[in-house]
Amino acid sequence: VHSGPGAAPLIQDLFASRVTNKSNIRTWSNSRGDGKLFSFEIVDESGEIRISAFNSEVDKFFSLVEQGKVYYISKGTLKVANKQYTTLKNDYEMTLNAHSSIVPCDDSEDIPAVHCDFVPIAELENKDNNTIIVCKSTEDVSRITTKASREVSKRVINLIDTSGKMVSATLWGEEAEKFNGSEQPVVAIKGARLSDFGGRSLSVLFSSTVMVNPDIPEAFRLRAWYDNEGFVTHSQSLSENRAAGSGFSTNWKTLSDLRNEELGHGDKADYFSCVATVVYIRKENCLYQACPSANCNKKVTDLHNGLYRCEKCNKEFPNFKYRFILSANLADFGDNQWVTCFQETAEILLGQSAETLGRIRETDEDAFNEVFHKVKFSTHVFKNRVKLETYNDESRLRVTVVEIQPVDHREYSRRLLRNIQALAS
DNA sequence: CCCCCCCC
Repeated sequence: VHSGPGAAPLIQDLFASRVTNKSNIRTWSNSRGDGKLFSFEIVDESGEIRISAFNSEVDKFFSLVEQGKVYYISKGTLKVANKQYTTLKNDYEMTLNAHSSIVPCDDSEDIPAVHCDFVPIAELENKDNNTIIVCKSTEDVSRITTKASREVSKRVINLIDTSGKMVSATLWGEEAEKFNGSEQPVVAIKGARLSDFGGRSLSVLFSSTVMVNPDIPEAFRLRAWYDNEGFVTHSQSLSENRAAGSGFSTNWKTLSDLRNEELGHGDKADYFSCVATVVYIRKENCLYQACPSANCNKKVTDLHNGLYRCEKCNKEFPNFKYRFILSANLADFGDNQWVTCFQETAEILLGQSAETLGRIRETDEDAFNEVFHKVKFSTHVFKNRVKLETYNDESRLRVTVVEIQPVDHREYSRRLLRNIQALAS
């Protein structure tokens, strides 16, 4: 490159470079006119650059330029690259003009196939954009309709590497239809877009390069790792798992949505998840004495003679077991709601087994109160079952907690930001 | 001079 970013600099030296990513011919029409173009990327030992050809240069060069082949390319016009539209490591882009020439070159092994800067999946969590190498399972192709009423094919592939993490990548269009993941190929993706959808996921762009079983050392190492041990490793996904059969996406609601959307008013119960804070727990009656038989949780009657009677089993026992039925009041920024936690969820919320807390209650009132004090104003993700129940013409919403999880603040913040964006658009 | 890259 002889001149800088000043007045229409030209590429004049003859260096051989390999074409790595060639687009189809596209047409455009806008207020500044219309036309057609195609673009491709080239690499040599020193780096990579994108080249665009318009109108007559499309006619001249489109069929000459082939993906993977090596050429001498000279006298293109340089302009500063708009980083918004490219992931290539180059501050400039080249446009072909009437004086440009492209001459095929006998393939030279010195010319690299592609420039890659592989990032372990585990590190995607904190990256803004990336290039990765990975492998694993695929979903079937499906057809979706875009907001602009355009129908397009998509296929999600799930990718793992030696970092122990998994990430989903979405392929589009023809690439989605043709992709064959049935034999767990090694896949290198250059220039995917890293999105924060469902945690973190990847979208493969037109400008991305997807290489299946590429002929590079990283791919051979990954193949060996997968065949020896990788195929049995459990990888934790950075992406929310939406694969068919493994459940559906989380039905996030706020507590005011619960009323506004009349959840639980249908024939079947509804399930929803919320981020909420415990504002009150009823300590009284949170534990009951239950039948000690393995599969019976029926409340027993204390006969006050050292024996406890279970009406269901029609038996008397010298002992009982403690079980939870815990009423808690949950609040978020918009509303609050009484919920019930049975044994498993109550034990998680209080951090104590029913048995232990029952014994504590018998022996140490302060320690018992402390257990509840600690939980007050703690915030969790609650997954709940909700159903409107009617007794004697009186309806009330019964909400049962079925799962309690810690708040993933990173994921929660991203969801809030997405919601704000959706409200703003 | 394009810059579309989608859907949940």
